[in-house]
Amino acid sequence: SRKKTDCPALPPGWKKEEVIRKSGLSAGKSDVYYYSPTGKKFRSKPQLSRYLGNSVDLGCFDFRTGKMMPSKMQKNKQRLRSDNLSLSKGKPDLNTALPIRQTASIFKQPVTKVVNHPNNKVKTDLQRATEQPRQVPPSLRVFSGRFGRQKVQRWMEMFCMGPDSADETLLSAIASALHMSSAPITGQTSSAADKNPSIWLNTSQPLCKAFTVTDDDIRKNNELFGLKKRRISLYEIRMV
Amino acid sequence: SRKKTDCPALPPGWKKEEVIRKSGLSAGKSDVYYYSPTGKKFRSKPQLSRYLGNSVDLGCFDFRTGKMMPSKMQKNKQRLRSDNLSLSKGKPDLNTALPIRQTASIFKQPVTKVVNHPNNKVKTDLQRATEQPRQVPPSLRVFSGRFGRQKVQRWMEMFCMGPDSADETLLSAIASALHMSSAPITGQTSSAADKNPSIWLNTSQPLCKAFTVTDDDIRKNNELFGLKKRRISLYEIRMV
DNA sequence: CGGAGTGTGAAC
DNA sequence: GTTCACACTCCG
Repeated sequence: SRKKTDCPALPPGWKKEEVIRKSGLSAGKSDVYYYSPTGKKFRSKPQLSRYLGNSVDLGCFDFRTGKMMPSKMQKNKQRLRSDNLSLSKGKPDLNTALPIRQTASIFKQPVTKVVNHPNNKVKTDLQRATEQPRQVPPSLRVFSGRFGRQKVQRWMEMFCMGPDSADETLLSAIASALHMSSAPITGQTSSAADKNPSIWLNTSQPLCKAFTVTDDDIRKNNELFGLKKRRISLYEIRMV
Repeated sequence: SRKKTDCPALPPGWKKEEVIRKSGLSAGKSDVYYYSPTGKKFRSKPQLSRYLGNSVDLGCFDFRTGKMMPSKMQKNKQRLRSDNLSLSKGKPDLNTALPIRQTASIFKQPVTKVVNHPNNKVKTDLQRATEQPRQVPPSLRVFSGRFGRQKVQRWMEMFCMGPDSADETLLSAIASALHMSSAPITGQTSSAADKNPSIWLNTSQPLCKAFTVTDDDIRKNNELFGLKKRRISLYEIRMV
C-alpha cells in the first residue's frame, strides 16, 4: 500500500505510510515511513527520535505499528551504529522542527492505547438535543478501559466539529490534551468553532464539542485506577 | 574479529568468520558465520545443514567452534521454534516412509517431482493453542526436494481445516496460491476459519492452517532455483 | 530492496 | 543465567 494515514499516537499532521515490497527476497515485507507536518520523511525510529530531541521519549513508541506500546516500557538500550550517527546527539534541529504541538502525545508513561471499534453500546447525553440531524459523523467515545484486571466502563461521548476533523486527528487531540495538562478537558466551548474549525479559540482543548467531566467523574476514575495524583488516565479511545 | 579462516571440518573452500558485537544489549558477544566456496553466508547450523543436505552429517559439528565434537554425537535436537509437531527426527528413511498419495504436479513450470522426506523444519503458529486434539487428518508436508544434485530438506507442515477439504483441494489451493501471487502464503490466520471453513476470511489464501516460511527459507529457495523474483517455488507436495 | 548488525523468545 | 536460531531494523 502507498497510502498515507494519520497516526493516532503522534500529533495531528503527522502521517504514517506503509509500503509493501514487491519483489526480491523480501517481497511482501513492508517499510514504514513517517512524514512530519512539513513533509519531512522519517525512515526509522532513531531518525525520528533524533528529530524530536531528547525531551521526547519514544521508548514506548512502536515504529512499525505507529502505536504506543506500554508493554515495551523503557527498553531503549540500542546504541547507535558505530559510524555516522553520533553526530546528532544534541538538540534537535529547530529549523526543521515542527511548529505545532509536537510533543503533545508522545507519552512516557505506560498508558494510552488507541483502538478502533465500530460496535459499541453507548449512552447518549444531553447534548443530543441540540445536535445536528446527522450532518457530522458520530465521532467518539472515550473511556477508561482496562487497568490490570479492572474493567472500566465509563464513557464520554464527543462529536466532531466538522468534516475536516479526521477521526484520528480528534483522537490524537484528545489524547494530547489529556496528557499535556492537568487542567480539565472541556472541548471547544465557543460556537464560533463550528463555523470555521480552523479558528480554534482554545488550542489547549481538543477539537470537539464541549463536554463536561465532573469532579465526581474524576474521583471515580482515579479510584478505578488506584491513582493518587493523576486526574485522568485515558486508557482507550474507541471509534463509535 | 573479522577475519575469515579456513575450516578443517568442512570441505575445502569453506570459510569461518567470527564477528564481535560492538553495541547494544549483546555487545561483546560474538556471531559465527560460514561462507560457502561461492560466498554464500550461513548464520546457523540448521541453515548450514539444510544447505548441505544429507551429503554431510553435521551431527557432530559444533557451529561455534567449527570443529567436530565426538561428544555431541547424534543428538537430534533443535526442532523448530515453537513447533511440537514434526516429530520425525534423525534420518528416517523417507524412501520407505512414503506418502500415501502423490498428487504432485499441478505445475506447468519446470518443476515438480515428488518424494518423501522426514527431516523437517516446521513451523506452527499461535493458533496451535486452540487446535483440536486430533480431529483433523495429518495433512501435508511441502518441501523443496531436489534440484540437480542439491538435496533440500525443508518442510512445511500444514493441516486441513475441516473434513470437507479434500486433499486434492488443499493441494490445489496451495499450489494456486503459490503461483498466482507474489504475496506471502500464510494459510488462514483466523481462528474463525476453524469453526466454519465455509467462511473464509481470506480467499487468496489456501484453506489450511496458518504456517510460516522464514526469510531464510525464501532465500534458500530462490537460490536453488536461480530465481530473482518469485518468492516461493513449491517443488513437491506430498501427503503425510 | 539488501544485508550486516542487533534484538529476542525458546531451549538449554 | 547463557546459547541458539531466526526476525527485524535501519541505513546504504
